[in-house]
Amino acid sequence: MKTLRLTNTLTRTKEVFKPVNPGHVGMYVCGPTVYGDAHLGHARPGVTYDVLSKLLRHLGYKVRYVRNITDVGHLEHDADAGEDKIAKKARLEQLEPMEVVQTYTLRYHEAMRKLNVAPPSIEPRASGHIVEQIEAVKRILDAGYAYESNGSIYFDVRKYNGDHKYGVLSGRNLDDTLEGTRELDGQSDKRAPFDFAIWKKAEPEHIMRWPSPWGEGFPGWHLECSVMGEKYLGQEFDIHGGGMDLMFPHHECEIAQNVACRGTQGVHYWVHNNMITINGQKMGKSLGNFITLPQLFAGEHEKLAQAYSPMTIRFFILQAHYRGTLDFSNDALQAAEKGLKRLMQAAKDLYAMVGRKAPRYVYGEEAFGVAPDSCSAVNAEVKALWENVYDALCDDMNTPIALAGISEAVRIINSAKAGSIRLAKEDLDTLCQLFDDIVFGVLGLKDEEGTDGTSGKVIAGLMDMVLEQRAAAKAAKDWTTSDHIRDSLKALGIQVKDGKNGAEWTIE
RNA sequence: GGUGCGUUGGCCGAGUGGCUAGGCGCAGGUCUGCAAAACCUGUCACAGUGGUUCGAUUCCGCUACGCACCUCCA
Repeated sequence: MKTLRLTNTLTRTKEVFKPVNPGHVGMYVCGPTVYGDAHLGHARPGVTYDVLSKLLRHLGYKVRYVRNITDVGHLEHDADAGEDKIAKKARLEQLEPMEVVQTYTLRYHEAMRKLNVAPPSIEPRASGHIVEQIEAVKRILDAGYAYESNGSIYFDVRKYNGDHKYGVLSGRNLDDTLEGTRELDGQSDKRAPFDFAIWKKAEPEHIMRWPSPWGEGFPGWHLECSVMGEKYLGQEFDIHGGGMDLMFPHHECEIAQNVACRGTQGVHYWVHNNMITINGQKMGKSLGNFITLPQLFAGEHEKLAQAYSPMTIRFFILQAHYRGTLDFSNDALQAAEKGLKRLMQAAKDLYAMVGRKAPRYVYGEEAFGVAPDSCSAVNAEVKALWENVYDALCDDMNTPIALAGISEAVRIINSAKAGSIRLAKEDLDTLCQLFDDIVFGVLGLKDEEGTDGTSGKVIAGLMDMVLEQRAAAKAAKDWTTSDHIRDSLKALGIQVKDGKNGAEWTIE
């Protein structure tokens, strides 16, 4: 089995990945709060951890991937004084909170499906784990790291910091945190401004509420991830992922809760993806500079020069390393679109050369195989690029380097197709394996051209007919007719490409 | 104010103490009835400054600029 290295935010170093249980990986990733459409920023963790889970599976691990849905407890503006995001949306749209949750959960799933992000193994909801969260609050109270105040329970950060250290993940000390914390109204229940709610008393107008030993209320946001992580992955598990903006306070609070509850923070590798920026600034809801995924796919936003397909977005994300920021621009997306098209064309040509079709992975099924130790290539260039791709992916999931290697493969495939080089069967096999396992498998790219299914077959048949007519016209040197056919197809968005062995076509 | 990160060619974006990804764009060439596609070639990049070194874009210091977190945020 190949060795994977991952950057652990906790140690700020690249570490060799070693699972708690050999052959098995437990991975928890913070999912969305479902009170609105997912935007481009949400696509990044979706794609990043999808690739990580697929890579782990390809390396031979059995993976349990848990990604939650936050449907309660996430407050606006200030974690202790704001209104619940879901409840607010429900109030504004005069819906049951769970109607809001259902709507946006389904829309999130749809966006992820389009991005070819496989569903996680378990997708727990915060509202489905109120009992466990109440139990966790009790445990933290029993351990002496929380106090009750006016019906709410707060985590005693100062007390915790005395026995352990608060801020190990984000690398800050409590005094600095204190300095930067603004005093806000409505915080009088707390002993210290950096204390955070683990159970919140529900005001009379609050509609999402559950009975508890401390009266009717709802759980604090940070608690759900601690509780559901432990429930489904155990007290010690391997990977916890999420956006860098969740590092503090969310993940820091998780760590404190875990230690208070079970004596160990339990997560072995904290993995954080960086942000997508727009004009160099973070894309975020509070800044109002976000573009939702449905808007991107439809091209309906003033900042969009055109629509971008889900695979273009996926390819765009994979072209940058997950720990760096990635800047949105129409130029960058258009470059990604073209790069992807070139890659997919090469894939088709490659499979045509070996006489089979591109693999078709069904959404959510990992049909691709376990990574072999070596390849069968006899061509030194092919062998080297195959190894480079694996080395890159295993080196902190370096997808841009992997894609650079795959671009080399594209060049080689095109050269072979053009007849300027000859590839042995072993080389073709290696290239196929690379496309099967990495391009379509781990990276989860796919051809979006709609020639699948019945209508696709009809289109393919019609195209054969039309191109036959054009070939006949060309043979008769009837350039008027042949160019008319080509131009008409062009107007429909179908590009005709004349090659040595006849014409090919692609939908633009 | 505190903490951390970044500044790479026309654009996006990797990476490295010397052999200097990749994509897109642009220019020239090959092929082609023409075009497109493809292929080949080119496009002399590493914010500034001082230092370490035989040698730095890569290591260290300083400066400038930008960003993120410290409030909800993927």
